[in-house]
Amino acid sequence: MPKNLVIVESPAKAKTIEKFLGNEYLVMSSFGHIRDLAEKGIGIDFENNYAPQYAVSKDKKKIVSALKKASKEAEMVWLASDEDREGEAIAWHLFEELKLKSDNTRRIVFHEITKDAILHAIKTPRSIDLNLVDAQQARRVLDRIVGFELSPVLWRKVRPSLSAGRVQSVAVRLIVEREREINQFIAEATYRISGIFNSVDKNGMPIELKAELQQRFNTKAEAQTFLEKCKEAQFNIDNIVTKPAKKSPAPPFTTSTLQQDAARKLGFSVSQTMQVAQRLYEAGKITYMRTDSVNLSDLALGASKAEIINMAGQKYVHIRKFSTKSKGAQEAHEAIRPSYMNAHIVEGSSQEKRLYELIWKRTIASQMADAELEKTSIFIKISGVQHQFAASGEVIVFDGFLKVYLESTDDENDTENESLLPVMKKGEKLLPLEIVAQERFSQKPPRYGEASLVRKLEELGIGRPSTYAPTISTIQNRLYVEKGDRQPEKRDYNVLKLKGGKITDQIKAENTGVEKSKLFPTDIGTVVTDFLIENFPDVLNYNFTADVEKEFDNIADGDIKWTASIDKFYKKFHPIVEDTMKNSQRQVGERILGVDPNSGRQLSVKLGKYGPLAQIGTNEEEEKPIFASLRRDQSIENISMEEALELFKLPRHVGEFENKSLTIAIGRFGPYIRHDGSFYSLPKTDDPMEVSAERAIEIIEEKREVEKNRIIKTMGKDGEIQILNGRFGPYFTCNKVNYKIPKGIDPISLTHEKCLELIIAQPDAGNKRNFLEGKPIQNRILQPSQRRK
DNA sequence: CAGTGAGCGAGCTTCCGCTTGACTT
Repeated sequence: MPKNLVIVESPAKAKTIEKFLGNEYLVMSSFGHIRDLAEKGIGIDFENNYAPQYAVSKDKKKIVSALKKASKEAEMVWLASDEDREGEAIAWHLFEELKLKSDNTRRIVFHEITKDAILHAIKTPRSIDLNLVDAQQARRVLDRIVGFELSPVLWRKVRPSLSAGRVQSVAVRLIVEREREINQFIAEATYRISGIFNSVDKNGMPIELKAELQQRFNTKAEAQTFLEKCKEAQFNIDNIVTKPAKKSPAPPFTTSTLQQDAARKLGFSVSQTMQVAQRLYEAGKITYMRTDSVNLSDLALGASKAEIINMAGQKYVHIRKFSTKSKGAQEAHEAIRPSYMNAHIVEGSSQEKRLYELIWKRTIASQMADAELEKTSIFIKISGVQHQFAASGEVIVFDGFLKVYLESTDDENDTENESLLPVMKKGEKLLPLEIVAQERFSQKPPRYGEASLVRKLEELGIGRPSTYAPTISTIQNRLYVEKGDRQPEKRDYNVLKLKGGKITDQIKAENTGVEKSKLFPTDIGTVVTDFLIENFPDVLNYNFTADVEKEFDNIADGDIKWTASIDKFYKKFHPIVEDTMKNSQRQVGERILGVDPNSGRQLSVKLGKYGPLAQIGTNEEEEKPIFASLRRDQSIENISMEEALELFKLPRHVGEFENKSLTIAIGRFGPYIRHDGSFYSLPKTDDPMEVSAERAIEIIEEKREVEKNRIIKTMGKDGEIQILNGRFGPYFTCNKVNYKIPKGIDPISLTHEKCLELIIAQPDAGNKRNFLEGKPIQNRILQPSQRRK
């Protein structure tokens, strides 16, 4: 039995370290935290100075008993969890839960997983930093109090099963407020002037120069006046300026920057990125993927340098030490980088290959020389006019890191490629081929996507690398926000063109506002956010986390007691919870749109039990109100009176058929016809507002025809086997499970025995596949009533 | 598969951060 037991957090890390330490050491993993506040109830003893009630988590019982056993047998136990607040707490929880003794327990830390670093750590042990542990306890208790006191307020005032928390509620707030900014945004138009100029080079060959006026005009009249002046003007090159410029590589990846770059370059969702990275990490291909550090180990720097020299030569090397800028970073790990810099590619799924390549390039580039550019600007003066045209171009003198990697940005407008300019000289005369004044509109703020929301949260110091992906999932699972696309809108713009001495005036159309896979707030998200901001502005404040982090730092420094800090917060917070519970109204987000012109009754929209609805009349009136659900693409915040009235035009009675009424309505699965207790979907090509009785009957008869042909054959003693015609061709069913009929077998020829054979041959029939290339399907979103069975 | 929207009130839901699997639907 080895004399030493080393406990780390991650099993992959344990495996690597064991190799370095030899057979005197047994390395085990705690799999993160081993215990937490009790799951039932709040888990804090308020009567007893906020004493936390810890319990070993259900899924950690086994590992804790294994660790207990191993620690009893070991002569020395080394607690090697990460060197940050959470890691220190893990060490302390292990110490407490495993009932370790101070004289044969040591706390060690290392930032990089190399033999030297680990041996050095073992030579320089310390004891558990109880102040840091207390800072973690404060963090944990605060989050529990906020989450478990706010959520029940929402259950009572909005709807059951909702949640609120220090991180998620602020994340939703960002989305809600961005949506409002977009709604309130008014595009401003300016006129941008561009020109194409002709000249000849020294060989007499024609050259063309594109330039833009350095001034934009606010009105069409100004643009017109300018073009008029250009009619008679002379154009000469006033100046040519050439300046060297530099571009530097981005720092190596952290969790957040990896998520952003993978989203932009590979189209990965935040959780997809983390799953693929996890597989690369477990296979030993990359370092740990949950990190806020941009630091690279000396080992990695050396390997990068060797690789760059080998690949491109010494002059491409520029070793850099990056420092972390993000708030609240704890830097327990390295940046995300390849384990072996000489491996340019890896084996694995295509997702793994692509993500690895991204990580490799970014890491290598971060240690490469700056790119050197030469920027040239040509200024063109216009006789009789003050403004100048300018053309700019860029030449790469030395590619440097651009040889392998260019960081992309979220800014989609930055598409104009600057390129090489023709060789020209000062004073040269230019002939304008055409000068165009084009109306341009200011852009709406962009909606957040998953990755850009993570970036914003990181910027605000909210959340940690291990929680970015789960937070993004939570706010979607709670239906506070949803991912969606925005269809482009047509917009007209004005173009004035001066060509051949004449000015033409045209209206052109462009598509604008198209967005893909962005986060939109739902009505619930909006109602919850408004309610929380009104009653708990402190917690919803963007600085709340940053402020409490300062407090935690003070605890870690030993300047204040953690219980005093929590007490200060709780004494202020809890009375507001009680007051809100007692005094505030149920929140339905009601908005009164006006008066229904037909009935003269009030028209309003609000959140109902089953989602947003429009309502004609009020509950106080004697006559009951009429209700209609909002469509999925409509929201309480935005819907107009006209759109709301439109909703009441369905269900539509269109006539009779076989003495039964024909009704057209829109249900969960789209528009349908209802007749005699049966439902018939409307094809997409039919407009539910237009469908006539004749058309409805046609659709009903079509479906009856299909139904008639559905059953090919019935077998079995109770008819339990049926051969049917389905959407994808013939199949058969037995006890509600569907089975395929192999190609080449005529369905009519199938016998009872043959079917039983086929059933045995398809043991997986009826089981839905859950994994698509390693990606779990989205959690099914259940209605609150369905959530428990 | 395919609307519902009143009121009563059982018993349920919920946080953030650390880490990986999972009894196959």
